[in-house]
Amino acid sequence: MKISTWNVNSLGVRLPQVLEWLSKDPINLDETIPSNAGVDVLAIQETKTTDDKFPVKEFIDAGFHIAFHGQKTYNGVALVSKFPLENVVKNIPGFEDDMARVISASVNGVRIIGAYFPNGQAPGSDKFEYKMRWLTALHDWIQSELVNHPKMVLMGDFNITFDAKDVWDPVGLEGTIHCTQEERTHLKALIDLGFKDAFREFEPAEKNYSWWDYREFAFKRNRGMRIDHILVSDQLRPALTRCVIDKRPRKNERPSDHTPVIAVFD
DNA sequence: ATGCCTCAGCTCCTGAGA
Repeated sequence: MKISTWNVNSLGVRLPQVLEWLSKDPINLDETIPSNAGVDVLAIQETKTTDDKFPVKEFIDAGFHIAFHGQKTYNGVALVSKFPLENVVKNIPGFEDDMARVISASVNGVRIIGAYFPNGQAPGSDKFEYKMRWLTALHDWIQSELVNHPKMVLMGDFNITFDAKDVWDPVGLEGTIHCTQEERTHLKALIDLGFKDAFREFEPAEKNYSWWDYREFAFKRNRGMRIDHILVSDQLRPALTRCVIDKRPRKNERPSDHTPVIAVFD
């Protein structure tokens, strides 16, 4: 099973690119191969689409099951799957939030959680304070969910880097948003619940990022950050065989500023 | 440089993203 995450920065703009990407094997990128070669599950963030405008027919016609939780203008998350999505839950139960940031479902016995973590804007801001509260609520909820769903994937746009290796300029950006100690402490707390960062399980080469600013030719200069992650629970880790970042969609016309991350399981 | 792109929307500018 191949499980993936992609912040598409508006599904309205990116839908053709998403459907095209789903139809191809994200591992053997040079080949156009049968549709069953694509990922089995994709978690989408920043759909920026209300539920009444979600492109249901387009995904159904392409052979996928879908679940979505959207809002106007901002945020919005969805799950796209070749297998049925069971027991769908939206947002963090018990945490009052008017933003659509989380959607969960079970697929083939694996609990899948797709999340769009708050950006946080800048340390000290109201949005940073909200990010900290949201991270605490997520942690406590995931802790209880793991009891019932030990085989779990927590993935999405985390808006947090693990360490200097995830940042193109770790010195210049130290202490700025996505790179603060407070954010990284929260990320570590999630890991300590019993997860592995799938990408780092395979010792990939340096300077692998999942996001590049639209400005200043950041992608061409590889000035990016790795802020999109796939966390795999310890009970599921033995089945994990590979994790890659597919940079190809970042080269599209009108690309998202994020690119997909894929984890492969036996 | 509170800039640089890109997107949504009560759209010809503003807020937000990261």
